Amino acid sequence: MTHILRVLIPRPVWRTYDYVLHDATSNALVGARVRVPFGPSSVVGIVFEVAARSEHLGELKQVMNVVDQQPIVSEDLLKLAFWLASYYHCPIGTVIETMLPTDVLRGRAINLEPDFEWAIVPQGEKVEFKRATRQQETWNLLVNRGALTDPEIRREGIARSVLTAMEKKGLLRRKPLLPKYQFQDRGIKPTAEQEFAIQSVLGSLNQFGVHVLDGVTGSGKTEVYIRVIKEVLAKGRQVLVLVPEIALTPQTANHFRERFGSVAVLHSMRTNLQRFEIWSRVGSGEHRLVLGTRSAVFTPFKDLGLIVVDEEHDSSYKQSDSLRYSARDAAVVRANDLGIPVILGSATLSLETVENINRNKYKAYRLAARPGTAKLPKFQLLDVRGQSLRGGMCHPLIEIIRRHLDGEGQVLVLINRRGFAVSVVCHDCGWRANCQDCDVILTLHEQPCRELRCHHCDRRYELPDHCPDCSGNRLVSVGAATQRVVETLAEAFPGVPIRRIDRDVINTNRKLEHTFTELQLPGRCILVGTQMLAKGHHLPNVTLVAVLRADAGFFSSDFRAAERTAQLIVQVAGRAGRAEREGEVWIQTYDPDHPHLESLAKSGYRGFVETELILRRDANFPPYSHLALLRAEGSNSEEVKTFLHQVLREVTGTSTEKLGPVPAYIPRLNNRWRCQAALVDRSRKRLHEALGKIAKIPSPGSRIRWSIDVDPIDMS
DNA sequence: AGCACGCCGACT
DNA sequence: GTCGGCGTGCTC
Repeated sequence: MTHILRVLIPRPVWRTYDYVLHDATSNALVGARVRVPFGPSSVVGIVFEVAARSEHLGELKQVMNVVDQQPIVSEDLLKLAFWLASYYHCPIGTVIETMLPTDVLRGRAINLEPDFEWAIVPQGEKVEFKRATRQQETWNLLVNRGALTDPEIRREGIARSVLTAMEKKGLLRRKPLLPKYQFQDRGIKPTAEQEFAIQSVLGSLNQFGVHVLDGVTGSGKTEVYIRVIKEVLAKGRQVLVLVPEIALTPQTANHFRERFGSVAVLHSMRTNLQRFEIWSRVGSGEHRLVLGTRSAVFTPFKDLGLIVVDEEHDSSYKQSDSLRYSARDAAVVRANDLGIPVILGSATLSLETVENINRNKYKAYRLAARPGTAKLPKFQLLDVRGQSLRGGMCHPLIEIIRRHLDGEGQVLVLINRRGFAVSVVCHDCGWRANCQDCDVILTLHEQPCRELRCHHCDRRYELPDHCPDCSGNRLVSVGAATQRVVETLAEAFPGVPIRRIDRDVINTNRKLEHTFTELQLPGRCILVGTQMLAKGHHLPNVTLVAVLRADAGFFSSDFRAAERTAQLIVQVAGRAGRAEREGEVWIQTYDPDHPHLESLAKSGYRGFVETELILRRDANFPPYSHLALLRAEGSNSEEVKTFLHQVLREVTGTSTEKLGPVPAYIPRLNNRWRCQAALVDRSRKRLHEALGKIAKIPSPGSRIRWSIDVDPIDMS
């Protein structure tokens, strides 16, 4: 039988390609890999359709070989690929490249065999090994331990061949080692609120639905996930749990392992081979509980029954290059296609999700704080107008810190700027230290050495002793960053241990873990850090959270900046306090009357959301409209702008609003000029029609690069 | 992405 | 007069 195969090619191409395959016997070709000639070379592609004839006018080339005897990509994933390509206006080939692990694209053979456990077959008399010393060693080990699993055997450095030889002799017996998923309830009894959410999701396990858990840190969202997961696993189905990049610490994985006995972790830090292994074993159905970051949403499942997206508001779910997809949105689309529920959880829901709840598209369950855990901390504003700041902090704040330290509380200072000072200026002429390659001010660092650094391209400069413009010698640093805050607090509170958490000192997950573990112990301590603070776990001894430079986050040109800043503050505040010691949150600001800050102080994140939604509605911004950002960069700023003008000119005969082009927030980065424009429309359909007109405009040579970002999360 | 085709500057 | 610069376009 001769077949025409429609093949997805993992190259930046907008189309699929047809090939002929003679003498095909297998009808399990859809979702299987094939090696096909492509241009002058060959590639491994994925069959997405088998047809009788082709639309292609020219001659078809032949499939070189069929790599898989059965599908390795499930049908729902193929559908998701086409959805991603059309929604994000990205070449389908790029989508395929993004979705599949490198080893899959290289054509590595998939081993569907699970790991085994090797056990001794009881022998009547003593076993003689003669010259087979490796077998003797293995035997001794087995006599000692009774049985060994494949992973243990690999750790011991024993070759598989030794075991199979012994199995042939009848000395060993093997049995597949499948995860058991034995649930441990650990004596935890869900509260009425949790039980309501659990039962509601369980009542609709066989249909699509988005269930939103809206609960503060410590309200027990995880317990709801776990109880629902338990039931899905009990039915023999699979579960995918997505977490933000940084949240995927060993702790998170251990938590699931403790409750279920086993969890497969898909981590971007793993080697290609490890990812490939897990990917295959999920596809074969061996692993049924998968925990992973963004790209784990592309794992093929045999029988997926539930998707959980934890911290759904987190920006790491959005990929910021190539295929600019949102894993949260892809999860919803996938769940819809499979007819299964998805659970979104967060203490600080994204405005998109809130709006979907308001429109009754998503179902929400509110979880209040549970007895025995933290009360909601109070947000209070600290007006710093007219006050002198010392190390970025006003005197009243220092006194508040003193009060908490005197009460043996721990203090957390959030300042979203690493380094020593925000910038260096000349006191005489106003000159500012700027990066030579980027249009940004340089940050002064004192540690590990005194230097100026560009936080965007990481270029470093010596601190000049004189102003390069007026030769004056009064260069002053302005605006405190983490290092100076630490220095100031060390002077104010001698003897109190101070820890700093920012990218400069914490470069591994282990260091972050270590610092947070240290802080679990009671005792006076100050923790100064950037947004990294939001990612740690609960700090029961913290009674005070101080937020510095909050204004910088709220008043930015990026319409999402306020949302991000509020989420950051609330997340950090959520780390603090416990029942017997209510936490306080103080936000230093020059603008205490600003509606964002006022509402945050008055009614927390919920109040902020209400205020912000009104602003978004008035400005016709998402979630009340749909937005796509067009970014372009090149070595000549005029050329870049002209190019974007040309692109926008192609969008005609539509009510879709065109914004820009304007210089980007940082107009020059790495010596490349950046411009952006936007398309906005209340109708998603019209926006996509407009994007369709421009998506395939090629970059004009290598001098200008441009891209479309649908539903952008950062506008810089 | 590769890789070839194609039209303008410095060389045997 | 050519060799080759990388700008442009195609890959079933």
